[in-house]
Amino acid sequence: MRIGELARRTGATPRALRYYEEQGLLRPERRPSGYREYDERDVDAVHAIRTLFAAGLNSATIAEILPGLPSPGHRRPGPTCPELLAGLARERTRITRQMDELASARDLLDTIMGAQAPSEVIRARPQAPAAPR
Amino acid sequence: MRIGELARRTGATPRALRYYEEQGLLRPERRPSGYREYDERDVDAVHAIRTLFAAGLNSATIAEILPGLPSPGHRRPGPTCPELLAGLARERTRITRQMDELASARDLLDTIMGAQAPSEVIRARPQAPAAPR
DNA sequence: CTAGACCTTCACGCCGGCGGCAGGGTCAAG
DNA sequence: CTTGACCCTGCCGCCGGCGTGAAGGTCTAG
Repeated sequence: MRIGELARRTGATPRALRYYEEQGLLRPERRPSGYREYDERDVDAVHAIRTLFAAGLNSATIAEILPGLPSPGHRRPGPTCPELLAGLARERTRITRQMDELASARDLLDTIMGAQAPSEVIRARPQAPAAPR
Repeated sequence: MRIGELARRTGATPRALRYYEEQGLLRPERRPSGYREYDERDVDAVHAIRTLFAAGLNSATIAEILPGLPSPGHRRPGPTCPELLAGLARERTRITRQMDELASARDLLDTIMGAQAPSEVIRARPQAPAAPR
């Protein structure tokens, strides 16, 4: 598929997809015309990329770990190289800490908004189901 | 106290504290010399500010909601104005969504790292207790 | 009185994930 | 052949929470 369709199927803009390639995150084929040609696996890859970006990882880090991405059911043998594994663990820790900070901030908002038992408010807000984007 | 001490006690840099003032988040007194003079409540305020920044709120939003900050045990009467309340709710929703995204990213990292049951790995990582910063 | 730690106000720099535009090719339908 | 949708490669812009000097005043211990 071409870049426009991939964009529609992933929610990313064409500009973003070109940027991903520039950062070494995608390696689409090229038609003689110069047009980029993507395949199905790129759809999953883009979703992963966006998820990781949203979690605060930078493109360099994502570039390192993307090769470890399993196609559904396809199990990678050695997770990866040792130092990379350490990096992943650090990112994981970062993410967990970030989640804690978010929880704190949310509690803070809750007290400001007048809720008294912050941890109980969590399950008490079934508002705004899941906006597309 | 002066800016240096507040900085030490909050983990913020003096530069950051001046920036907070510039954004209307703090209103320290001034000595005749021009030196800023902070009080104890500013310590709590700075912690709140940093927490909210860490959660992705911008300074304008924080400036709006900071007046609603209760001193310990001091209950604010009307939570605030109505539209502000809606804004808070939106931020809250944003934060919750962000937490979900972080969870997804973490699960993704887990599968890449070779863990098989992502949701069970969460309680299996008592590493790096709580770095001071 | 003096040193040196601390403070003040500018004001430019930075980063990184794109947005957006210009100027030009490609491709399928009619 | 033409039209219009789509694609290409540059390349500048942006945002926002500070970092980092520069050039100069202030405060306190000795």
